[in-house]
Amino acid sequence: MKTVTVYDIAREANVSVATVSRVLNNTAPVKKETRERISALIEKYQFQPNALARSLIRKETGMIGFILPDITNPFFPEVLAGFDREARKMGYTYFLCDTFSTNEETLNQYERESQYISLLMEKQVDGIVMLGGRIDLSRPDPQMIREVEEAARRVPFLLLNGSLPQVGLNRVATDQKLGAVLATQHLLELGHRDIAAVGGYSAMSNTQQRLQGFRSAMRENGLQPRKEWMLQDGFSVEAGVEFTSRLLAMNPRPTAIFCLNDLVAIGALKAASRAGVRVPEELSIIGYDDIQFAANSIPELTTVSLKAAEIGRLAAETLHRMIGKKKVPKLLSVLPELVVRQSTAAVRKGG
Amino acid sequence: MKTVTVYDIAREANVSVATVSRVLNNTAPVKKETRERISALIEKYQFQPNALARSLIRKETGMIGFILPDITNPFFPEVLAGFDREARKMGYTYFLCDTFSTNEETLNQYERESQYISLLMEKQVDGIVMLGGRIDLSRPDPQMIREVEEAARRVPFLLLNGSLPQVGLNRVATDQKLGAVLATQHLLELGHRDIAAVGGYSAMSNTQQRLQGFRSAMRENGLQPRKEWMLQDGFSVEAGVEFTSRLLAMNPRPTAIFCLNDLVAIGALKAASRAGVRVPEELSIIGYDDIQFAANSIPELTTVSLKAAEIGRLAAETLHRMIGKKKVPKLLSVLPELVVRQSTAAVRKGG
DNA sequence: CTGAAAGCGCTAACAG
DNA sequence: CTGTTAGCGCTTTCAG
Repeated sequence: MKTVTVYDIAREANVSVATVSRVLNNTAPVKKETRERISALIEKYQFQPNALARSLIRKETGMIGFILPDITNPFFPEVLAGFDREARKMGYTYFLCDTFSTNEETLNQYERESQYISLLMEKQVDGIVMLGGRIDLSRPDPQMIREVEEAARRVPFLLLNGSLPQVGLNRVATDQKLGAVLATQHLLELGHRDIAAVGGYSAMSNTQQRLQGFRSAMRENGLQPRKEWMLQDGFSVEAGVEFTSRLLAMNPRPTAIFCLNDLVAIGALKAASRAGVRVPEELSIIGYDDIQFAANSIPELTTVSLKAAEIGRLAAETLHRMIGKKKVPKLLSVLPELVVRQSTAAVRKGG
Repeated sequence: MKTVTVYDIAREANVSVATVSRVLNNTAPVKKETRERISALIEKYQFQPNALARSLIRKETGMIGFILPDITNPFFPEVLAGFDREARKMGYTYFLCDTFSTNEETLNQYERESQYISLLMEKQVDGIVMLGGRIDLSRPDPQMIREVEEAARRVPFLLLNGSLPQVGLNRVATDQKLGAVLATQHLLELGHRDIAAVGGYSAMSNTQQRLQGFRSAMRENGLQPRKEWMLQDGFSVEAGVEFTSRLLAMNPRPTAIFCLNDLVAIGALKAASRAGVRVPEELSIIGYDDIQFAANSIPELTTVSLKAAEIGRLAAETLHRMIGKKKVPKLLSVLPELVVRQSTAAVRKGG
């Protein structure tokens, strides 16, 4: 199956390749008759111009790299979808680069990020957006920073919900601290005083920011968070189960739990159910992220929406502007939003 | 920022571009000293060969197109992850092509599929894997079939959990009918006789196959499915809520519900909870797919695993073989598996 | 309105 | 072990 090229079309149409190129790209006027002859041949052979050759000369590929930590974590498909809907409108196609790493693999997550950044540049993507991994670390390795800096010098590079210290990279992000304040205030308004905060990783900046928000909201209400109710280092359902089980075994125990993400909150729901503790009657649980499933648990999860889809959409829009060398703000901030559902309720008197 | 090329390296190293290419690709022996000189320059300039140029001549890009219907549907990230882990091992990068379409968009899902297929071929992908959309239709438009046939003639093309009538395309798929048989038998073994089957779309072949499995398992036990308990045309949580609410209002009502996917089952759980019907004591619910969340609902969902990740993994493996022009079976069949958790129980006597 | 010709950046014979 | 030389398939001046 010989692949047909502009030359084949040109020859059969008795024109030069330049003319074929012109009708292909509508880049210069072509006599109607000639144009139709060429179009007919294109149709006849189902001719599709080779995008590689085209990109090689045009120096733009219409391809973007999207780096994220784990597509099976329900938060990420949501931002990806937001990004997708917007990016495709503008004619971009994107490489999905999942940096998830199992223990059996030779490369860890950060090494894979490095690998992908480099790979994407070789593929000549028009831009890169990155999410998670090293940009969530509060103190990433200098080498990790340098790599991204380097890359950003060569190609538009956008960080989503994360940042790299000391580096003025473009980013779009939700205000993580504010989200935590919202969650905590909600609990406070329901009369809770004994509030635990579980989940997250102490080495991650998102966790630190959320915890900051929690503490500051507590303090503003004259409350001092209890150390033994602050259980960190886990973002999974299993971790949520574990943290909550521990909490429920304590004396005194909290009347409300602020979970640093929805997965942990789902684990909390599970642990409460196992322990025979009713939610929200005996225990209020609030999550963070507002993943799709938060609306489907029983009871439905009260949570803070990080506006995942909006972050994604903005990312596509912003990256597009960067690619077009238009001016964009260094930081585009998105406001989180409290979503009240069923897992929180007023504290019981004399509980 | 002038981009550095093999020529720049060659000039500064006092060698020809061919030699640079040789050390780049390790494609022929190069004197140690020369090699080191070149490597040093590559390092110095952070030189990265342009993959477009390379692919243009090599006629292979290491790029794959992955077409799926909706990344926010939790089933798909799971097959994608399986695919991802395997594909990256083999050095592939892939374009994610989500064909989800809102009503506001000009193109519908099938048109978007067409667009992507064409786009991917222009980008010169080494292969395409497709999931959902037209290949799930029991009677797709002839034009839709022809397009895929055409594409498959030009590039390795693999269908996942679906097929196109009258066309011998390569596929890897789970046995959908068997999965339904497994689910139904499980319910039957628990003593259920009054079983409803809800969810799915009657125009989709996966639905037809699942329903076939259900009916055949029922009939083998001398049972006749009740028409009024077969509620179709919906694969969402909301649909599950709706179907189940209707079922619970009937008299007589079923003692068990076979949900054609987990999302519908989650809706069923919700509807039961709202109606004050306890699961599994008063009502058994079984799902289908085994998405991640099935293990996290309360009660945890009994379901049939479609082996999503395994499908994805096999897809990568198979497509790779096809790209390498190795022999592959037309159909690679994966066996579904019953996953018993908490949402099913023996039928109550005299219920 | 159209053609000739010069590349884009790289690889791959083919010589040496 | 290394250099020369054609291209890969397309776009884009520059003439006409």
